[in-house]
Amino acid sequence: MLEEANWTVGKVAKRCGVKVSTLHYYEELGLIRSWRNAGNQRRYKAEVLRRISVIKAAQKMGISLDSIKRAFSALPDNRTPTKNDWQQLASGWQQELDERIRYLEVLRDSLDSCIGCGCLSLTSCPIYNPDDIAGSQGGGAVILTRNAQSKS
Amino acid sequence: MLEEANWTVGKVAKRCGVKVSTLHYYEELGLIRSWRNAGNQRRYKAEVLRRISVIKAAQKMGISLDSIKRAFSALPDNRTPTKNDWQQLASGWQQELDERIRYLEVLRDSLDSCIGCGCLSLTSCPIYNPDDIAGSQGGGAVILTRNAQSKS
DNA sequence: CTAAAACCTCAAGCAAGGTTGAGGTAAAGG
DNA sequence: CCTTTACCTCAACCTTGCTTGAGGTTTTAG
Repeated sequence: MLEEANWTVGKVAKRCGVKVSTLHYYEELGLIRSWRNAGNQRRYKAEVLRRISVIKAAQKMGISLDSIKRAFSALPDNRTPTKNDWQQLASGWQQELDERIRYLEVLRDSLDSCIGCGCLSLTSCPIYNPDDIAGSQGGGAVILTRNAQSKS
Repeated sequence: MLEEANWTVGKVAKRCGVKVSTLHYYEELGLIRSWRNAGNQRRYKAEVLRRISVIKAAQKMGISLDSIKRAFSALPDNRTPTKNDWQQLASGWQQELDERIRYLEVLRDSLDSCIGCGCLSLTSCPIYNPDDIAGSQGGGAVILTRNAQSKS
């Protein structure tokens, strides 16, 4: 099993369904790491495969690379993350996902009644209301799409 | 009710919680329309308020401005959209939203079991699997976040 | 009537998340 | 050995969704 630490960038890319340039980019952002062989080419540990799949999963949840990076920083630096380490990450995201789902459900359920109604009321209509369900970001819990609509 | 068609850009912005520049931008994209007064300033019909709130709602669902524009193109051009017109739009989006929610639920439910497991199997693991739940885009129904991870 | 507030246009800039291309080096196959 | 394929770096570019600023005009309030 010396193969363990000998994944080339091309193989990782193929295996994960991403482009080589994406791996370069993730490395630049500090999301993944590699060592270099004698000829200065990247080599990866098998661990990177899981990292990348987790990144992709998190992105599908709507989590930014930046948040992912912050989440990854909770992983052990010295050893390969265990099943347990990953599951801890996951449970944090699960809560965000729950909130996100709940939010989308509210939106869905109010969509029909609201979109056609006359209730362009700033205060009560969940659709019209410019502000979201929760207001924090980066704080730890909520990541939902926010785009601070500030004063004009 | 001559006020009907006399909303200034500033008032619309304030009322909708967006910036004036956003309204300019939306107009440029063809999402909203205005007429000009004698001094070349934009004036809006009250209808624009609903359009903007619908745009914002759709964005919260994760729908792109481009898709919103396409959806809007189904609205009548000659008359002010009715409650019914809007509800038709809404029902289309509701289905997308349903799919999106279902997808996120799958993700959430598999997150815990999957993220820490050894199942880096390309075929069955819903997290690892590079492809999404559905494969169509632009076809009409599914719009969900897709980012065609192409071959490297 | 005048000053401030609101508007106008157009160009440039920002942030996220990558992709593309040029110019050059390494590794792998026959 | 030689050619192809894979890799390397760095800079520039792309898309989405806006924002900012410069330079100038219109409206509105007092």
